[in-house]
Amino acid sequence: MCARVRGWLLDLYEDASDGLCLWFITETGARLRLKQKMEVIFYASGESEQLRALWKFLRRHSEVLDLQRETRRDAFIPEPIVVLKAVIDSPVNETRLFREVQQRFPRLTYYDSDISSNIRHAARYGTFPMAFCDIEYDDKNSIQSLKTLNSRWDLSPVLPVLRSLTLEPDCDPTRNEPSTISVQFKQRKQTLSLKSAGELIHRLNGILHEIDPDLILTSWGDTWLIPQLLMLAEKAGEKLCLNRDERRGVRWQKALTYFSYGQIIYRPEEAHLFGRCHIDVRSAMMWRDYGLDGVLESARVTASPIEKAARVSPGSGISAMQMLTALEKNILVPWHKQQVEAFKDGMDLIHRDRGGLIYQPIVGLHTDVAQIDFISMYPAIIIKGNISPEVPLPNGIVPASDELGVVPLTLKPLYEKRVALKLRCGQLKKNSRLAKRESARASALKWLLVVCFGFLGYKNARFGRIEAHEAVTNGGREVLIKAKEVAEAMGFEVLQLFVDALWLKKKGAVTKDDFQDVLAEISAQTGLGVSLDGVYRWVAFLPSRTDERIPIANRYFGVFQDGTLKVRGIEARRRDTPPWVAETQTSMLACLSRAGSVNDLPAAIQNAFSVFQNALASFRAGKVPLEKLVVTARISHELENYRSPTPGARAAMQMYAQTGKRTRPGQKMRFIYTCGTPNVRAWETAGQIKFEDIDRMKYTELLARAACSVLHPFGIDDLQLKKWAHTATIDLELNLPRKGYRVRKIFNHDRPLGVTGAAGTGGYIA
DNA sequence: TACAGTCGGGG
DNA sequence: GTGTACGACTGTA
Repeated sequence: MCARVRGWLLDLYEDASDGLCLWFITETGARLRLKQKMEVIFYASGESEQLRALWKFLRRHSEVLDLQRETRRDAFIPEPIVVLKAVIDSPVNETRLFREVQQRFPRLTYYDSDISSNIRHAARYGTFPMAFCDIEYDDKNSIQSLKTLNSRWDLSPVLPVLRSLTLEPDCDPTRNEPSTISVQFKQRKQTLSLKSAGELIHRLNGILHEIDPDLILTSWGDTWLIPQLLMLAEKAGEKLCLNRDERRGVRWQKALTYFSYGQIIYRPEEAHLFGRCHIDVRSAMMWRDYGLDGVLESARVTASPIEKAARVSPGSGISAMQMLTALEKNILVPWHKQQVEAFKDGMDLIHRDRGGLIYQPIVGLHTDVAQIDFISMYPAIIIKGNISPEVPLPNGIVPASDELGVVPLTLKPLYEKRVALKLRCGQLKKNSRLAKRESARASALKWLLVVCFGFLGYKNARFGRIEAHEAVTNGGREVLIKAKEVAEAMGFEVLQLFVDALWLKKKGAVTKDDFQDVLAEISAQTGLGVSLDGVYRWVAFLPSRTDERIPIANRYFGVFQDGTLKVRGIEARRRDTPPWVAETQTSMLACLSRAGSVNDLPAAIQNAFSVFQNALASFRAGKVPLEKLVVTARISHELENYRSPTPGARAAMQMYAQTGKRTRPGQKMRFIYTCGTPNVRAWETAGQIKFEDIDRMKYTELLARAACSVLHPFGIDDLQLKKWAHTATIDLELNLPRKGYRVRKIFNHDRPLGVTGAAGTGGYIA
């Protein structure tokens, strides 16, 4: 007897007795659990004696269904190699057996041995989270046949309506003790008291049973709520049914400190569920930035579980995609050894890499300027140049072979989908609900594109190769120089080059049309897509703060013709700037952006200055809320390892001394600058800080600094402004120093040290 | 004054 | 299940 349904794949995980467990949301809205047997294959190569020994060893095991000698491609070896192919009856058995094999035969090289079941299933059946499938299953709920009816690359997939339940405590548990939790489904919201464990767990189970959610969205679920609920359940002697698969408990992923994107990151423990997804919206960075649409998009294209896709782990998503590509292309996937030791001390530097090209900006205020960006430059170069570890590298961006390698093959559909989504965003009504959703999806894809480039240069990546990484940055510099030549030949002045962007100036060029020809020509000459980021009413490039004669790349702000601001590198963009300073600076910039043209700028500058004055006055009057003064800084060492503790580290030490709560490397520390010793106060233990305790000098200095950045291009002297900030009284009528701030318009300083340098490594001199 | 520690970037 | 790098800048010793 066979039943047949169509439905969306929600969850897939390994199961010791059933092989795989799959959850579907059927067309009729049922939530269906099915099981499926899946054979798993791994390969070994090496000395023939060793291989023979392995063959003998595996032959004895009943879970090994088949052993074969085959010839296959290793991505890093030009000629096909001889391998032993082992077919195992289930994923769980394969994991267990391989662990033993690898210990007994460490000298062999292994392939396809540590690929997740999600990826194996994706390679075999074309599945992914939210894939729409046609399934036949027997009376024991065993899948007999499974067909995927759509693809990861569909632009407008039809999705089921997901039921999401939101759980959150009534306050931030890192600061206070919550007394209730709120439970929300659609518009229905109820509050449950944490006081009585028995009643709470009982009611929660009732709700979970009644609603049967697909998603459980929590605040602090990973670090506080779920551990707390489990503890209360134990206390009450009742099982808490968080999973849809009631045979399972919560799967905990341990907390982890790791190094990524130049920073030490702390990833707290995570609570994963079976048959439904738990997402802690406070810790899932991906969720904060892109919401459900971005998360589902990312899960879809990477064929990774939704819970995993929600928590930003850039590497594993792209790594999963590359493995899937390799499986589909019949290329062996090298076994990824856990090189923990090597990671800690052997962060081998890439000395030959010279990073992206920079052409220092011409400091000062400019009009008749447009910014032109290459669209996803590095991914585009990888695709166009066919840059992959296993194929010959290109000359510039002219490919050396026709057959696409694993990396470009992985990137191409991703790149094309993102371009298509962006295109569609452009056609939708700006800021409409749909436009926002589509752009969230496009943003999620952007992350994957960026990380794919990074992975080429990462020695622990399966498909990484330093030379390939270099070939990409090489290509980038070549393309940017070409673009500069094209622009100059067409009579444009190049104000700044930055890795994948150009700032072009030509007298009288003030509309998008004025830049269409140069755009088209750059695109034609380089063979890559470029887009006009915008035409500026005016843009100001800032010099170094320590030496006014030195221009600083990518420290600028400007206003486009439509009035939107573009701001880079200044205080408001930094994560360690207190909100009060960032908000004041942003308001000042907003004043400037309201000037319709440079002629209106003097008045706008006066307004911006008033914003600054008012902010100072309200600070002196004690009217700035404390939380607006909180500084957030990352802790990157164990506290005892600091040789000269940063303010953040001092606050962390203070908190540790007072409460015993330790700040781990990668965690953020929030604090306030105070008078006396120590000069900081941890926000978590701040209690009620009195107004007199606040280090007013410090905050005045921080605000003045931010104001200087904004006003500097208009000829306002930093020192004078700071002096004024520290000495002026609150009384606006006494505003004498203002007389000293006559606005001068400064256009086009001479290029002080007109040299080129490099972003990232090396210092590239063109 | 030296230098240790943190941030940028993308959206 | 982890991109790399340097340069600018700040705060401490």
